[in-house]
Amino acid sequence: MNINISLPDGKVIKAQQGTCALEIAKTISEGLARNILSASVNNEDWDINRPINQDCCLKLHTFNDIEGKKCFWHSSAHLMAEALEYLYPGIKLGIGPAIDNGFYYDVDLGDDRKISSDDFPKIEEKMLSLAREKNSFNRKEINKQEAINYFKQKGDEYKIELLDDLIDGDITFYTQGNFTDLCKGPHIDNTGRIKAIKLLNIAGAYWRGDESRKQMTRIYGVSFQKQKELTAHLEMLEEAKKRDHRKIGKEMELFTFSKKVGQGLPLWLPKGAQLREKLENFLKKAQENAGYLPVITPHIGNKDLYVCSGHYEKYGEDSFQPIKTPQENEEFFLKPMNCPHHCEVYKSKQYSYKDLPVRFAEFGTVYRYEQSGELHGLTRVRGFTQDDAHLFVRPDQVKEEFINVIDLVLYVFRALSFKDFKVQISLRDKENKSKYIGSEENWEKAEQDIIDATKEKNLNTVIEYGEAAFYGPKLDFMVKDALGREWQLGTIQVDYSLPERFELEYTGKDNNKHRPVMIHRAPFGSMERFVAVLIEHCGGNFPLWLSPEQFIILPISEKFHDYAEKVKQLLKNYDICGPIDKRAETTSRKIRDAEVSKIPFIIVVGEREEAEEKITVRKHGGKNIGNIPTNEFIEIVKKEMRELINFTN
RNA sequence: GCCGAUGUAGCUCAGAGGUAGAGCGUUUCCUUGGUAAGGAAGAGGUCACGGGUUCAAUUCCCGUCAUUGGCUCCA
Repeated sequence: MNINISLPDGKVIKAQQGTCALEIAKTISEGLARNILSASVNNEDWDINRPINQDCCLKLHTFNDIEGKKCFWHSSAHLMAEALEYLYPGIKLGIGPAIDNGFYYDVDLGDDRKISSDDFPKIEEKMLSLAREKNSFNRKEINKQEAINYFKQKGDEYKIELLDDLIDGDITFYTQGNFTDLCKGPHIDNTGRIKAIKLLNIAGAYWRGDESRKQMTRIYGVSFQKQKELTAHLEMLEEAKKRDHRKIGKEMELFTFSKKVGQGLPLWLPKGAQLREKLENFLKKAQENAGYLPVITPHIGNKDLYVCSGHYEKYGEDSFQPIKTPQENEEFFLKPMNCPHHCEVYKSKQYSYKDLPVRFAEFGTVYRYEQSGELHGLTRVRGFTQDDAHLFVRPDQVKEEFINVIDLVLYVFRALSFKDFKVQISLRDKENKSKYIGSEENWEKAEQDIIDATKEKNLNTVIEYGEAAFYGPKLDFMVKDALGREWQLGTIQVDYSLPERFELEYTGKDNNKHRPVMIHRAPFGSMERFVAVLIEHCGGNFPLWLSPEQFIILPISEKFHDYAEKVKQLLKNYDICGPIDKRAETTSRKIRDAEVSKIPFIIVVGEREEAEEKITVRKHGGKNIGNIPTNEFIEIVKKEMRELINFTN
């Protein structure tokens, strides 16, 4: 009997009932048949050799697709489990999924055994030798009792616990070689596809993420079809290590931490502070143009403020403890958010519907007691500055304001060369609308407004249901950095809760009081986190307009120090700054050091330059601009700066 | 917060039960230089902190603190 198989391009293939994705791939091209790893049949994951018995939509996945990669890595996790069972008989297995960049498996080695990274080579070797056996992955539907019996006999209580949550009739085993695992699949056709393996690290992980339960050993790895791909991946990891903002921050003297000052409290060094100030001034200017009003609010607030905002109830116990005063019962808290203060700013006067939107902006420093194990460089700290603003708008203005904020965020991203990003729209959980505050009508409208705004701006969006905060839907910007890693940066959030709690009002056309909608937004997110991401994105080679120093002057010898000073002063008049390297070193040496320090322009001055009143300019990276008058250099610098920050959307 | 690893000079790191080493940087001197490391000499360390074992601990053991890989969390 024939069935119809439709492909994503609309083509329909007639095939024998019981055919499989691999067969279909063969009819399309030999190359595809060689590379196909998994498939989906009517959007259900499907092994490539699993029979297809009815009309369906078929998608074929190779390593270039997320689905293909995940399938490949998931199969690699099974392969690792097989190797581990061989090398460590009697181990118990937890879960072993594919992740964004590889796979892991959680294992319980028993009390007296340990694995360290020193053991990786022998595990990798065993995996490769098992892979070379080209064992096929065999899928088997199994009833629940049989499955439980299997793991009982094997002595693996973890799998039995997993089985508890599964419905009989929906349970499958996969077997390759001597290894059988409870698994939904899909898997690659045989282990022979796995040609290059690297185990990366090892860590403890609680069974089911519950710290009251057994801690298992989690082994992370990555695998590829070709050695070359593995090498490239490892090189990327090396590059990421080189760009680590903690390392570059130290090398370039941007920021530091001090045990004495306290964990997670960054100290911005002069160069880092210069960089950050430039970013802040840049955004301040953009916000001024977009109609924001500056406000400044204190670093602490009375307990009552946070009781009113609801933050006290939710976070009071788990955060920095209150500051007491000589007054009985008076308590202040370090501010964990700027919004309560901004609400009070709003309340300082009356608004008509014609006054809205009102936009209050502040680089507000906040303090949150993050768990000590969570602190990480500048990306996760206990004291940080948000590029915060709160927009108080009428419900009918939500969409327009979203568009305005999106424009601002796009402007920021473009100025900083973040070219690749997507936005996530977080909406209510459709099933459980009761857990959200605010009227059905407002939510409905705001959600639609956000969707429409992103459509209008032609953004690449993903919608996540159930990811909205209890107080409103939101839009998050995730940028991809130069190494392809994703970071969540800017955010725009609608809030119905705070206007309610603070009883914010404006007078409408109807002369009645109305409640404004509040929009929180931060294009950078926090200065700390943003600078960290920026450092890793550009590897410390900041865009010229942000670089703490734009040039370094290298006098050929001591005789030209005066001329160097003169050039430096001249450039300073145009806000182009940098030092003079007056060390008694050779020019080659000074060039090398300047290159290593990532300074954008190197200016060499010697006899020729002084005589002709010129400078010789070399760009970071080795490109010679040549012997030019200083004015010409100023023009070059100004032009390069303008290119990134002066444009209209 | 939990589990593992780490903590030696400003930085990157080696080292061993018997009072500490390299490279880079820094200082001084020589060299006055033309596009990715010129030469020489010197300074610099309670080996994170607190206990214990030992004739002797920076090294072994325990605790604390910090960093770090994860887990959990993230207004």
